[in-house]
Amino acid sequence: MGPTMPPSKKAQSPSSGASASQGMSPPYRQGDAATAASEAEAADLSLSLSASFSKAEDEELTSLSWLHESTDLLNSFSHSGLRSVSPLQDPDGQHPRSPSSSSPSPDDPLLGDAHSAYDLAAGANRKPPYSFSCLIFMAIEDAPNKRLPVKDIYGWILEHFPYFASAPTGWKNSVRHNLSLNKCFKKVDKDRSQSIGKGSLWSIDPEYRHNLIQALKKTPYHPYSPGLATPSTSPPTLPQTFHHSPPLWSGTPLFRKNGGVLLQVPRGVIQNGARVRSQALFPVIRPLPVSPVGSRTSAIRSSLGDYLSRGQDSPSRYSPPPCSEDLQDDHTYSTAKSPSRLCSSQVAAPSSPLDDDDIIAVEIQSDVKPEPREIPLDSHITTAATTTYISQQPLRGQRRSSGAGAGTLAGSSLPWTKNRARGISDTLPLKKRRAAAVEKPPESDDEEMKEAAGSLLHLAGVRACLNNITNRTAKGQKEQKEALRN
DNA sequence: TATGTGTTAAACAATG
DNA sequence: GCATTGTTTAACACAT
Repeated sequence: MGPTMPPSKKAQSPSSGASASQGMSPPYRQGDAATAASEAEAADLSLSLSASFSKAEDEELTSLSWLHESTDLLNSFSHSGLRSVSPLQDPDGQHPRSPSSSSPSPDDPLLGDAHSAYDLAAGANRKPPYSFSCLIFMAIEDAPNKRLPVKDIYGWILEHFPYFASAPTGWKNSVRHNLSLNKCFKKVDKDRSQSIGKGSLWSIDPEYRHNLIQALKKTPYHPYSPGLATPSTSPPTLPQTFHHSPPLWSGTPLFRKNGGVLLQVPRGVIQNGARVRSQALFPVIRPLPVSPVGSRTSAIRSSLGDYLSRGQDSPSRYSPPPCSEDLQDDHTYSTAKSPSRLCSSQVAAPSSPLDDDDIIAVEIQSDVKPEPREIPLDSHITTAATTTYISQQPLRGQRRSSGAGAGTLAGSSLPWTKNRARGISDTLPLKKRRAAAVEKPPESDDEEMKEAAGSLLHLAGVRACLNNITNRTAKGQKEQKEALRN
């Protein structure tokens, strides 16, 4: 039976990320210590961003590398006094009642405040604007072994999104539904030595990992600055993972395990970006021109450009970035097809008054990975529901499309549809296809997994470093003030 | 309007 | 037998 969900309920649906962003008011606020920022620093960061963009234009950055670059810088925004809207923020911008379970340390002079703001925005009664696939992805990605039983996935979601604690249990069904249908997730044969009880371990299919990252990337988030004249209701398109980290990633076991630092961040790359917390930041940054450049560059431009040029009235709706000339690359999960290249990117900000110890460096390297996959993303990555429907349920297709929709897909009018993406085995029942897939030896998954994992860890690490630096900067400034007083 | 994506609910089988 | 897990179907909302 298909439930008729009340519109109000649907409006809060995680799937309605875009819609959720529409009514988003700018609930962020600046930290109390934000006054420490100087416009010169803002300019520095602006230059860094510009350098990043230029670099991206010059070379087609890999999806992850451009993510690294852009998100590094954006992290420095969000962690430098510019508050971003919680992913748990209700579309209406209201603050939920209770903070998330992963609260920031209260002794954090700067970020304690920031996190407070964040946690105020995070709520137990607000459905996070993440699709279940993203939630599952994050949960699994957060697991030490990158695999979790369903139960632990539940737990992770509950831990990080208290909303679900009081939500109807249907979400668990949705989680299972996603696990079953979404090709991005695959069961791992249980190790006999492991006794996890009933069920299997679930992991991310490296083959589709990029797609999930893309999905995350396209999840709207809402970094605003109160200093911006007219905060748009449209969120920039950015990897959610990278901005909302406070409750999500900083609270993860991995994160805590390392005292808030997951990565060794080399010096010399992003230097003082983290210290910038000036509202004047944005006016300094030039909006990025829109030109047919590579998808990554376009994505950066689209997201960051929107983000940075937010001072003006912008379209009220979030729209996915016009990523590339290749429309196939524009799809939600599409990354698999994009060629990856060796990329060691560095974004160096101008001189910093900080000591060397205060200089963060982030160096990202992604290995060259030939792109053997000719599966155009999106379609096969679409939610498994769609693919399954198409591949297995022609009747369903008829129903869903009431015409050309799934029928067209099933008929492979579109090059990236199942017929192309799927092999012969796709004619088999899903269960058997999955079994076959499990048997299939991984192809260069290791590197990909490392890259993806590194990406996520990197984000958390960068955040931690930025946090540290922010703290230290704040402390230093405080000490300086006191010294001046004396 | 057509189509794609994602959510929710439900039924049911398999499993511990 | 029961609870949980996994799969599948169905219907729907929303975005493009």
